[in-house]
Amino acid sequence: MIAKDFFELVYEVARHVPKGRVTSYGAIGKYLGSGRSARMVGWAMNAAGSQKKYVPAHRVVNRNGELTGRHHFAHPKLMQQLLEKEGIKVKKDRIVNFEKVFWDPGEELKL
DNA sequence: ACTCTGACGAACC
DNA sequence: TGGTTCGCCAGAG
Repeated sequence: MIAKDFFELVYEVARHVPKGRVTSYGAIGKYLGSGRSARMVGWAMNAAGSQKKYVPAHRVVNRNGELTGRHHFAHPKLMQQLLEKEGIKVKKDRIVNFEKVFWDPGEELKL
């Protein structure tokens, strides 16, 4: 994993989330080794738009599978639309079958 | 240099 | 059961 800043590290993980899958801020934070630094992950996502490369922030939700950060997208509905477009069903700002579409960075990237 | 604030999460009360 | 507090730590004012 090549990363200079904590933010890049977060973006890197976010980009590795497979299509049709999602992960949580906490999972990423844990993967990064901080464990409880989920807030930093969310904070990093806030700056995701400033990145050169596109960051699928819509694939990152909180541990309840709720689209808490949708308000930070260009349009609040965008996040849900992108997820549904990938085959993820969203109901009331929450991901359906969250446990099944959940993607743990530690499992795929082999911590 | 200090304080406040988070797209979170878990512990507490 | 649900609201509040604390921990995490970096960025902005």
